[in-house]
Amino acid sequence: MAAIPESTDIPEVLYAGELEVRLEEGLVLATGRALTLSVREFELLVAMTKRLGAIITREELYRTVWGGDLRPGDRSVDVYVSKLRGKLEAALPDRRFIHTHPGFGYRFQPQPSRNVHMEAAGG
Amino acid sequence: MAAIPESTDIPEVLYAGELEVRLEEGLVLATGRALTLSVREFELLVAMTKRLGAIITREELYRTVWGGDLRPGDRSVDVYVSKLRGKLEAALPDRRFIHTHPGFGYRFQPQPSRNVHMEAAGG
DNA sequence: CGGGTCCTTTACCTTTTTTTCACGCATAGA
DNA sequence: TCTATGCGTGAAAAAAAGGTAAAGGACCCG
Repeated sequence: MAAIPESTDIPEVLYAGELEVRLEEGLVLATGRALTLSVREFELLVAMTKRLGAIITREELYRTVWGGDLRPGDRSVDVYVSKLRGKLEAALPDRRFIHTHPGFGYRFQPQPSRNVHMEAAGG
Repeated sequence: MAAIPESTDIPEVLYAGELEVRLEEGLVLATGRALTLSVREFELLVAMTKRLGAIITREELYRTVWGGDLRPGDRSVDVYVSKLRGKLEAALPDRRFIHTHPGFGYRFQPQPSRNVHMEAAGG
């Protein structure tokens, strides 16, 4: 999906926790403060924010953000997830947004970083 | 005019008690909260959830999840049942899901764990 | 040009998962 | 009680998956 038509059904702004993602402008605000994201970083964030709470495979993220099929061994998604995490964490240290589900993909969901996940196998 | 049928008779989501199993995503929600399951754990849960209430032999579980035949002495199924139990119990302490039928196999069925018959007489 | 940013790819390291093994408990029968 | 069988599960070992620094190239702009 490249062009967003004039349809009013499509939101111009997405929200996730303290994040505000302005699609038209390519702008992300964290608690009102602007983040400086590259194009890839921004589109990756958008792709994930649009599917908040769902696990998204690397294949799907690659198709959405890069276009074409993810080739075996291509770590682009991982690298950009890492970059994005870094910037989100710098902006909002107490939140975790991107959760890894090994073997499946990533899940985007704002969540306090303390109080983390339900640890399963008792330490 | 969607030529692609959105609805098939294959369900995308299974439910069992407070569990929601999203097959496409590899995601399991327990009372809305996401569980972090490994691939094996997830597939084992799916295999059992699909046959809710039935006793499933280790042989069948192995064939379904691992593929190939269960070799004598292979305890993989038991080990992963144990892991899965641990995570389900961590998420939903008041429920029991996986029931052992010695000599036969396992049965998956949500059930309150309180209400058990007297287990230890006299404590 | 020279410097800066962005993107891709690679390499190395850490974390997590999967497999395998072993011990202990429980049950049933001799 | 002794023994065989079945099962739960912690832990070691092996394998797979993921995190991320950094190198190299393309591009842009002054």
